[in-house]
Amino acid sequence: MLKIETLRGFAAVARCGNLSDAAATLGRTPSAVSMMLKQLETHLGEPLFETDRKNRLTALGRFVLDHAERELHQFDTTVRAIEGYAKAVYGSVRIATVPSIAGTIMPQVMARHFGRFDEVDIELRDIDSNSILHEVLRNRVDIGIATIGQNRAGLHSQLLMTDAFGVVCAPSHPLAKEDGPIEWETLMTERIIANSLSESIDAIPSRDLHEASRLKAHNVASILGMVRANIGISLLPKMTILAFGSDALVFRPLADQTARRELHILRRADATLSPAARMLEERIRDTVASIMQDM
Amino acid sequence: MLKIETLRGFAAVARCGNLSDAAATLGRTPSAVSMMLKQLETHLGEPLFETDRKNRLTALGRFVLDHAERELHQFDTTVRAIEGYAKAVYGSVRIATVPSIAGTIMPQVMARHFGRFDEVDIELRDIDSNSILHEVLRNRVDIGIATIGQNRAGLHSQLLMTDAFGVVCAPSHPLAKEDGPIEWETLMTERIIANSLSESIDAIPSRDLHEASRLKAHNVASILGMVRANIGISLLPKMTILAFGSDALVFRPLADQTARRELHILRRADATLSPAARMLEERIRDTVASIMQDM
DNA sequence: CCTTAGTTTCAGTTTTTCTGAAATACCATT
DNA sequence: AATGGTATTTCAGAAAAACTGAAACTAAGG
Repeated sequence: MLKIETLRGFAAVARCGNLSDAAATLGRTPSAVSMMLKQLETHLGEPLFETDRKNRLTALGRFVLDHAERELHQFDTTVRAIEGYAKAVYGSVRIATVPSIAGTIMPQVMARHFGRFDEVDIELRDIDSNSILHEVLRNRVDIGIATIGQNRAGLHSQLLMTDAFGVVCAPSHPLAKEDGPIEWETLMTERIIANSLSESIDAIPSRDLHEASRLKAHNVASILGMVRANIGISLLPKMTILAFGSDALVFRPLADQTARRELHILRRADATLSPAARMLEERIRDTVASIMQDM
Repeated sequence: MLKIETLRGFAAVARCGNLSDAAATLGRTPSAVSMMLKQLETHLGEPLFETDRKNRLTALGRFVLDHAERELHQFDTTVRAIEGYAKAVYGSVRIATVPSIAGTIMPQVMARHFGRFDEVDIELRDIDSNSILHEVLRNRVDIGIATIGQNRAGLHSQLLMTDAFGVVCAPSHPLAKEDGPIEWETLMTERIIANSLSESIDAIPSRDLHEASRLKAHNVASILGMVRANIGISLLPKMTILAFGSDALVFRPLADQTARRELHILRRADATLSPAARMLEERIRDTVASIMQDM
């Protein structure tokens, strides 16, 4: 049966114009190449060369060379593609994160990733946690980074990092005058702008604060806008502030370090990630680890 | 190193969804296929299937399957092309003959050739002997059939057939009244229309006749036109008359059977014919042999 | 928990491919 | 036409690769 290595051998001989040089480029002895060539000619039932000094092809030889070279090129390309993909040199990864991660961690991930894996296509989207869950489940995204509630059927999730909540206020606000962690009691007298992130804080004092709150917003930009206008203060994770805050805002950490947003890294439970995706996931963990260390 | 048979094995397993069926279609034992697959996974450093019941592919598996199937199709096509060409099932042949052969022998050759070799492209041209020589030498034609003089450097030639000259005359001509072979003496008193074919007859009486001739034409149609108009008689090979003669003309053989046109089959001396061309050449010889037998 | 179908492992066998040496063929040169 | 040098083929044995059958193992379904 015709084998690709046989074609490669023939093409080498045809290119070199003699058997010995071809054998050298193939890393074989001339006798091995000779036998291989003979086998090919026997298989085809026709000679490929005019003389046994292999410097002139028959019509069949020319035909075979033409097709063999095309085939070899195609084959080598395929092999490179497969091996490259397996080694995560090529490939594509679709990733969806919450906006604060997209604006803080991901740029650093990319900075570490590029150069070494230039051929990997990465598609990054920032959407809300709930949509991320759905996108991952629908297989429209390979990796998700989100805060998850309980809906985790069919999902593989792992805690990536936690992000401590803190208080945001305008620079003119009394709380901005001081420094250091803030106790819950300090906030009891403040007007709190509730938001979907801060609502998830389990601590009892926080619950009370939220119940008392008369203002709730979902969009981070509008929350910050209100804070800037001194309409009230809000509770947000530090990452969010790093991503969207400005000089016109003051962030002070909470004393209660249990008030944290949990960010999980998600993928479908029933499918393995592509090598490139796994590589990127690893890089995300590395990056988060090194950022955490610096803080 | 990645081999085409490995890809074929993997594709079979991926297609079948299990190893045993794939082994059956490949004509191997499951254990052989299992080992091959393991080798492939080891080579790539990543699993190709989600579980060891081979019914769900990993991302890498899907990628490899996609590329492997394209590759296998391509490879099989190439192999078919090469083997087909070698067996003369495919290929193309360019052939040039003198017009009389193109009009008599070639149609019969084609009739015998088709059906079995439908995929072979044949290009047939009818031109004069001298041009045929040049076309063959320039490698613009694979096979030539022509009357050759001496210019045969770089040409391989072999006598294909001889074609006896005879006399052509109008039905109203005195020679048309009788039947049977004609002696040279009988022609001495006739007005001969010389032509490039009859000029090549070596016999002395023919030389004399030509020297005496006052009329010479090259184009067969015009020669026959003149004969038909009873301007004179001419000497032409029988094949030419079979190809171009009409009921309005009478052909009588010469008694001198040495007066013959020699038709050679020609090819370049330094190149082997393609299998399809060789096949066709063989067919031409067959056909000529069986026609000669019938005559 | 047991059965069953399917897969992997293992050791030995068969097949294929390779090597090195010797024989042979080819080409150029005399 | 003989000769020398180079290239190729042949051959037998060695090495590598692929395959088989039996047995061990594993997962899924009853």
